[in-house]
Amino acid sequence: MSRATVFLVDDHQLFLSGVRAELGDAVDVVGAASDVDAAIEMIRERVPDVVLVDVHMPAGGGARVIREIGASHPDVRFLALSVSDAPEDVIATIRVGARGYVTKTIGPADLVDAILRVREGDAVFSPRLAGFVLDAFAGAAPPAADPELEQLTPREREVLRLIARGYAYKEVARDLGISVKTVETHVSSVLRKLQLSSRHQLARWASDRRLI
Amino acid sequence: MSRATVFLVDDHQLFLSGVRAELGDAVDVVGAASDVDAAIEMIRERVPDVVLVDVHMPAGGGARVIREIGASHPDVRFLALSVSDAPEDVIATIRVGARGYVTKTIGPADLVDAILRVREGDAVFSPRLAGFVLDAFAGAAPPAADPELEQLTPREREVLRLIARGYAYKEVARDLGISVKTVETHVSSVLRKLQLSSRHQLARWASDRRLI
DNA sequence: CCCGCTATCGGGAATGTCCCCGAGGCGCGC
DNA sequence: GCGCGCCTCGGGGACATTCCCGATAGCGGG
Repeated sequence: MSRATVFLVDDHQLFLSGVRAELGDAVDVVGAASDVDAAIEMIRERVPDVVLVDVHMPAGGGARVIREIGASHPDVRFLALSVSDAPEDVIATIRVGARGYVTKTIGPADLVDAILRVREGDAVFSPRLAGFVLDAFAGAAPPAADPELEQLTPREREVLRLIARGYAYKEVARDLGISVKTVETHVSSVLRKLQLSSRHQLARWASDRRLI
Repeated sequence: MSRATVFLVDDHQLFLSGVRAELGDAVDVVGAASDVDAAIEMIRERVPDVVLVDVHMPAGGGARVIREIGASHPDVRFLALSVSDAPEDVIATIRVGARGYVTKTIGPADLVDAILRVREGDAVFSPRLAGFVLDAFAGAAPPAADPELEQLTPREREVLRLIARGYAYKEVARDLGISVKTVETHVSSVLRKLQLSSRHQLARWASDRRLI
């Protein structure tokens, strides 16, 4: 197989040339850009195997590059390279379609290895980061005790769950073995506590928090 | 740090003793079980660092072990060990809470390494399998043009989107610059075409398909 | 030209939802 | 014991949703 073609996107010029120098021999750097719009245009033109992209950039960040190119060029793989190891950043980046996420503390040899593995379709993460994605995927709510949810009583949470799933009051009442009136009471409490004004918004609230 | 304590779950006795023999020195095998119920009971008792679990077993499979133990013992990590490398199996297993998934073709040294990495909180996958999880996580929906959605007119889809976001008819009407009555008509059509019976189920339908 | 599809509205009625008022029982801590 | 929060219910009213019935208008194909 020929050498991997790689495109670099980073708004820090110095880092860009550093990476380019380190990668020089091992892969074929076909281009680089330091802003989002230029990156999108050049990537469309050169169609590299792998795009090494910084997550934090002006004008939409690396996420916009991944989203736009991913939609039109599904064969291009993305490896995110970031200073941040925050779960939100990792998850958000994977969600838009990156196949890997490594921090900038990575060494040159490991970076080359990561690029090659991403090209082969593998997923590559700095050691601790993979767990974030799996936690998000599996639900992993236990450590994320929502303070909004905390103030609801157990019964209210039960009712909320069913309402959010699209059940009518009558069905909730039958499922829980209580009267429709009691369901109304619980829903009213939930709406008041969550500062909402209708069961429709309630369904959306729950869906946003993946409680269903 | 002391040696990792590991519990084995597999319905094939021969494989079980094989794994036990191979792991013998490197980790501390604190027990093994060849059916789901026995496994759950013994794991609750011995609380190992890592549970090495076969995915395909009678009485619920490894998934049930992971789900039940995971709910009561969040510190216990699971490494799935399976003959299958099918995306459905991998995704389903990760979804219930496993932190890694390797196929039974793995060698002893790599298996030990995988167990230790899982204990540290890393996620471990056989090379090609990680991509499955990321694909599922990123949505990977674009090629899946929903036939149910296909039969809706553009205007109906527009109304559906807003309804699913928790808007009241009145708000939808204002947003689209039409009367509430027209919104009603569209909603009626959508409900009929999708075989649903209320706007609440509609919200759930849309949320299931990530249209919001 | 007419037919079908789509989008736009209306009246009216049944039902569901939301909120206001009130009430009693139960458990828990001070 | 007494208060307080939780869960349970009811009446009644305002409003929203759903489904009937009907109508008009544009637009494209046979």
